[in-house]
Amino acid sequence: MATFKKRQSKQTPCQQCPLRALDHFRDFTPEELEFVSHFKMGELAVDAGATILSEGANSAHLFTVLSGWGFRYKMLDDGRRQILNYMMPGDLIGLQGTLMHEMQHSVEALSPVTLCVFERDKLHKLFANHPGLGYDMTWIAAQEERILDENLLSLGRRSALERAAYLLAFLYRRAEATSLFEGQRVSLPITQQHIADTLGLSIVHTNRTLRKLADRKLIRWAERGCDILDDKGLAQIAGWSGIQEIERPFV
Amino acid sequence: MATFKKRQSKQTPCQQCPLRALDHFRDFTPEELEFVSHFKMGELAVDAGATILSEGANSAHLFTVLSGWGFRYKMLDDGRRQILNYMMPGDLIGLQGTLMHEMQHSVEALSPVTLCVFERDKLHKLFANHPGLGYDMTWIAAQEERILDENLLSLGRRSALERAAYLLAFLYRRAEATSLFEGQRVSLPITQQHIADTLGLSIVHTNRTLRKLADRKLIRWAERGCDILDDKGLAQIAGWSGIQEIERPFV
DNA sequence: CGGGCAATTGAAGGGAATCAAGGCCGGTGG
DNA sequence: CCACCGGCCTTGATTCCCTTCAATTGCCCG
Repeated sequence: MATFKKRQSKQTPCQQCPLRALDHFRDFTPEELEFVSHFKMGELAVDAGATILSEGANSAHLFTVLSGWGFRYKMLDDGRRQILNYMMPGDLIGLQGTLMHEMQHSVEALSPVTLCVFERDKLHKLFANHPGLGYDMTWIAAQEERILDENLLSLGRRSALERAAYLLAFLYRRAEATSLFEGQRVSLPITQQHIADTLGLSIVHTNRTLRKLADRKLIRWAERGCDILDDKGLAQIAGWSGIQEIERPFV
Repeated sequence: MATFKKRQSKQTPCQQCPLRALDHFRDFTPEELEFVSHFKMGELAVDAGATILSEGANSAHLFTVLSGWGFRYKMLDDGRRQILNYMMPGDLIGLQGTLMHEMQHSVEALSPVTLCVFERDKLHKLFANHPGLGYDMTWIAAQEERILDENLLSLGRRSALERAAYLLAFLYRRAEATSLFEGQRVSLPITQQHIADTLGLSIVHTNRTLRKLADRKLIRWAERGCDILDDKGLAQIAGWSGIQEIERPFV
C-alpha cells in the first residue's frame, strides 16, 4: 500500500486556491466553488519518492495536485517500468481508479507534493448537481487521452532524438503554464532514469541522446534536473506543433 | 475533409439496437433511452478504407460504431503513421474533437462501417438532464485512457514478440465481446501493415514476428486477416492479465 | 493479361541494448 | 576529518534486434 507521510490536513480553502489565479485555469461559478469546497475533504502532503497510488489497489481516492510534480507508471512482472505521464499542479489523479474497480497504474511523487483529497462517494452528486463540472471531468479525461495519443506517436514512430526533444518541450510548456512564478526559469526535477523510462529507451542511450541535445545548446543538464534553453528548437526537432489549451481544473 | 459515402440515413431505432442485447453493454433506463433516441440524428454508412474523421478538422461530429471496425491514428509530417487504437461496435468516436477545438487524430474505416450520428450541440443537455449518461461519458474516456496506458507500456517496454502477442490477444478479446454471433470464429480484418503501424515496427519485422507466433500455433494468417488460435498463449507471452470490464456504451 | 496490393524472404547496415568501468557528489559514520 | 558508500551521470566496447533495401510470389481486379 501507499506509504504516506501526512504532514498536515485541510489548509488551503478552495476560495483562496492559488491555482485559480492562473490564466491557465477556468473560473468556477459561485455554486461550483461552494460545492467543490465541500467536496474537498482535506489535504495530503507526501515526500518526494512516495507512492501516492499503487496498481491493483481498489480503494482509490480522488486527488488534485495542489503543488509539486508526480508521475504515473505501469510495470511488467519482471520490473520493466514505463512512465505514462507526469502530473503537475491542477492535474486530477485517480479518476480511473474511482470509476473502475481498481487502479491499473501507480502514481509516485517526484518532488514533495501537496494533494487535495476528494470524497469519491460524492462524485455522483457532482454529476447530478453540477453538470458543468461533470462536463469538465470528461474534458479532463479526454485531454489526458490526447496526451497519451501524442506519446504513443512518439514511442512508435519517432527516433530517440525526436522522442527526447518532444518530451522535454512538452514538459517545459506544461510546467510553464502551471508555474506560480512567472518569468522564473523552469527546471524539470527529473533524473535521466525517468526520461529513459518515459521514452522507452535504456538509460545509457538516453544519456547519449540528451548529450546531443545539450551539444546543440537546446538543453542543459543541471544538478538533479534539466534546464530547457530552447523549447522551440526542441519542438522543431520533434516535428511537434504544440498544445493549444485553455484548461479547466478542479481543486 | 472526410470522404463519406452515405448509403442510407436513419435506420435502426435505438429501442431495437442490436448491441443493447449483448451482456457486454449496460442497459439504459427508459428515460435515457428516450433521450438517446432523440440525440441520435441518423446513421452513416461508409466503405472500408474511408476516412471518417481527419486530423485538424474542427467541425467534428460525434459517432458511435454500430457495426464494423475502424482505427484511430496520428501521422507525422513525413508520413510516418501510428495507429492508436481500434474502434469496434459500441465505441464512441469523436469525443476529443467535440470537447476540444479540433481533432488531433484521424479515424479510418477498416471494414464497411455503420455509425450512429449524434448532435454535438445536445451534448450539454445530456450532461444537464442525464447525469448517468454524463458519468458514462467520463467512464468511456477513462476506459480509453486505460487502453492507451497498456499500449504505451507495450511500445515502451515490450519486445516485438511480446508486443504482437499483446495486441492480438487484446483485439481478440474485444472482438469476442462485441461479436453478435457467439461461438463463431473471430477473424481480425487487418493487414500486416496495420499491425506494424500499431506496434511501431517495420512491416518486414512485423511479418517475421507474426511468423514466429504462427509457428507456435498461436495464430494463423488467413486471407486478408488473422485468426487467433490461442489467445491465452498470446496473453501469457505478453505478460498480460487481461481486461476486466462491464462496459457501458451509448448508441 | 498487365498492374497493384499484401505477404514473404534474403542480405546488409544501423540504432539501441547490454556489459563494463570510471567520475562526481553528498551523506554517514568511525 | 576523512574514508566509505550509494545514487546519478558519463563513456567505451561489443552484441543484437530491428530497419532498410531489394526482389519474388500470389491474388484480386479492371
